[in-house]
Amino acid sequence: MTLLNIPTATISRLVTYLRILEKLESAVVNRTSSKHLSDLAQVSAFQVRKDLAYFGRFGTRGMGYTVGVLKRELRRILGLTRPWNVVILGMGRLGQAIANYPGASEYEFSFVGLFDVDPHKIGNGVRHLTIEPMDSLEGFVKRLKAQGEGVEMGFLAVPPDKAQEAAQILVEAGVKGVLNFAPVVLQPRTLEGGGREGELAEEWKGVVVENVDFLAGMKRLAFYILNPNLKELEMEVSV
Amino acid sequence: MTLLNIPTATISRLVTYLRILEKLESAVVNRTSSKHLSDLAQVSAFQVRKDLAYFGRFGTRGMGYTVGVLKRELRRILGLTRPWNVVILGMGRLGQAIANYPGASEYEFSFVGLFDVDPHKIGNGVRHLTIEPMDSLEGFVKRLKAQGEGVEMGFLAVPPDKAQEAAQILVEAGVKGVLNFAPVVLQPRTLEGGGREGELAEEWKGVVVENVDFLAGMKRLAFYILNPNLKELEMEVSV
DNA sequence: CCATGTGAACCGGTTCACAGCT
DNA sequence: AGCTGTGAACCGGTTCACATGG
Repeated sequence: MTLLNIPTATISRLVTYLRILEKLESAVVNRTSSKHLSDLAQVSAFQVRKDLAYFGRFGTRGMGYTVGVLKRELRRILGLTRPWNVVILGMGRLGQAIANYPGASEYEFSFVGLFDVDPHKIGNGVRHLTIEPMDSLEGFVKRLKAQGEGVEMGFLAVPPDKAQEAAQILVEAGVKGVLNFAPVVLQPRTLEGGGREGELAEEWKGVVVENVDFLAGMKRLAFYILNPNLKELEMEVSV
Repeated sequence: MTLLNIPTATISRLVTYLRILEKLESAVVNRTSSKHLSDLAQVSAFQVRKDLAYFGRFGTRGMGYTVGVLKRELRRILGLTRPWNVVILGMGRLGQAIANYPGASEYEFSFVGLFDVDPHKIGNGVRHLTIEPMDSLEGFVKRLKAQGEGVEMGFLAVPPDKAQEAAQILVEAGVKGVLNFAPVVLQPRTLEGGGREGELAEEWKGVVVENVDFLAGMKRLAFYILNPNLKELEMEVSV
């Protein structure tokens, strides 16, 4: 089990299974099965078992799964047991909604810094934090690092035409995970000239990006309303 | 060209290509190529050509594509030339952010109704609209229909535990497209008992659902930060 | 007998090589 | 010569059938 070649769709589904298990647990259901989970996740039971098999054996043959055990395992696999410090770039309506969304501070996720360029927003309080100027981000990350902490994730909630620039600031500050809400394909910086033309710039090495784009979702939806035969009801997280 | 068997990933990419073409057009670039587009979309040039080939021939061999022509074709393919009336269910911070997001009213998308159950929100004005009680949704849709209009899309921005119920209200009002922002897998109603046990309920026939789930994106990101080898930088719209 | 776990088959999407047009 | 359009090869993810263990 070298943890290689795992479909990205599998990771999306694991997140869904975990959410379902948490709901079951809070409803005091403590046993489940691949069939049961698959109904709730709108996928096939084969798929559930195959997805889990990438990571180990969590059930009992003939019996199914224990909700608590499987939940714990999925949290461990997904990395939701360790702390994650998150900064948000862009504190317009969207950034505010994210910062305040119930569940965003679940697990060990915590928002540790909020940044914007708008002087009218800087200094305003949001939850327990104060909005800071964008150009203080690098120093902010450094300061946390000096305290033995880090900033693992940055959420980009800036306007589309500022997203690329903000992403660059974020990765230059050393943040390795980017959740991009802007309707833009982020371009990792590549080297120009020199013997290593086109090579990925140092600050982008190991950076991972996830996109959350509701405008794109809205447009896909338009297409599928016009062509409903092309899409059977499914779970699939688009974004 | 029967428009069958088109990968859902292709539709996501078409949306991206369209966005890129619009940006090129506003930068007064009027010629492009599969290579050019593929760089901007972070996919292969093969992929661009194959995606377009599902729908026709839009380029000139040896020359590439005309930005304006390809843009127009993609808009037509995706259904972004006809009007789309949209209602939003749930006018908390997220619903408000969506209603006000720049670009959400582009094309022919227009928000025609905003609904909530909270008496404190009902009656409040948001942009040119007034928030209405959720139980007036069905009458609202009927009234529009009587005027020869329709409501083609509903955005679910309600709390997770209300999402299933709100979805049911939406589809019972006859709305066929659902953009679900709640971290929940919507369950289409199926018939119980009778000879057609398990069959899809009438109101869910032809309904298409797209999910936009940033909490899921955040959790996937956690996994990929811990396992960066499993993900090379890519465009892919997660949600 | 039941439900998991898994090697193999299948299928669909991506990649490729090249034919075709400008 | 250059870049599109496309049939075929390839690869990876999903589906399947069944062996395994409770």
